[in-house]
Amino acid sequence: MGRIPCCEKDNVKKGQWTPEEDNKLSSYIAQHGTRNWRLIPKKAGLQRCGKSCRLRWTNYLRPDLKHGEFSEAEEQTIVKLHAVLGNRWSVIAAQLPGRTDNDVKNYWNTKLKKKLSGMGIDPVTHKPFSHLMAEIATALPPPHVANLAEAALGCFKDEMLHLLTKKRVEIVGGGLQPQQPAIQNPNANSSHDPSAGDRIRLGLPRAGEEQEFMVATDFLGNCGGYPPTEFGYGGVSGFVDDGEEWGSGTAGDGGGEEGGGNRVGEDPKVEKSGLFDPDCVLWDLPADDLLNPVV
DNA sequence: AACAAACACAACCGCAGTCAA
DNA sequence: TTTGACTGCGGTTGTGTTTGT
Repeated sequence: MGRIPCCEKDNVKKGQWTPEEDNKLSSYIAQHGTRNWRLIPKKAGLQRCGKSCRLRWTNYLRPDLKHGEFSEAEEQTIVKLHAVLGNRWSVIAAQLPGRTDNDVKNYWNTKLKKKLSGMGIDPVTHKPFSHLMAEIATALPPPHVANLAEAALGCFKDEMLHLLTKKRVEIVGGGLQPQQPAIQNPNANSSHDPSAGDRIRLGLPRAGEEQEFMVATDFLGNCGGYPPTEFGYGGVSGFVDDGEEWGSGTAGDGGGEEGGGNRVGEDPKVEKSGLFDPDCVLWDLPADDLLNPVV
């Protein structure tokens, strides 16, 4: 009954593919197609598992693949699709011609997740951390809320410490100076801030970022929540990586972080900055198209 | 210049649904 | 109808490269 195994496991090479192997696989597929992955390695003269050949072809060798940097438009697409689809990389990748699920997954895990976290947005739910904390806090009795606040702020402190010490020496509002330990940030030091628990329970934003987060939660309130394109992460423009605002390509670049300008007091109107453009038309795509993508 | 840490990406692993024997 | 390979997918790991100290 059944079929014969796809490959003899003990006679199969693993690890990085050599250019020679790539050539063999490519030329075989060019002539015979990808009909039967079990037979392909044998017929192509490769000591590889069929599964390995399939992965190599679909993720790297296919002629229609793009190999360069992701464009800003592609970033936007990934984030917005991820907000509603979650980790359905194959579906997301299907909306990005020339990109594979592996590409998208790697890009998300290495870049986009960090960008969102750095902006105070939870990459899993795509909601501002302050909003999430408020949601959780309202569901818990007060004694647990205090404990939760301590724990959460500890995590956040670690994250911020990492970001601040590594990527950025100034913080919006002029709170930190270069070389100043991040622990002196009132936000990071919130475990000693008697009002920290209250702030979280009430869903209040952290000091210094108040303006931005208020805008985001406003949108949440007004629109009733999700997906984030409804509020376009409006105003939650953060400090990320090398200090540039994400999506600055279409944003008013002058509003950036250069020089440590104080953002509090700036016009809180939603910036139409790339990813955060609430007018983005991506969701004109019918839901069916997203779930049954054209390949 | 040497070493360590962080990053980026390719590849592997294991699971679940599908389909052929 | 049952069994087990095939396929697609998402999570995780391994490794080469880059950056910082």
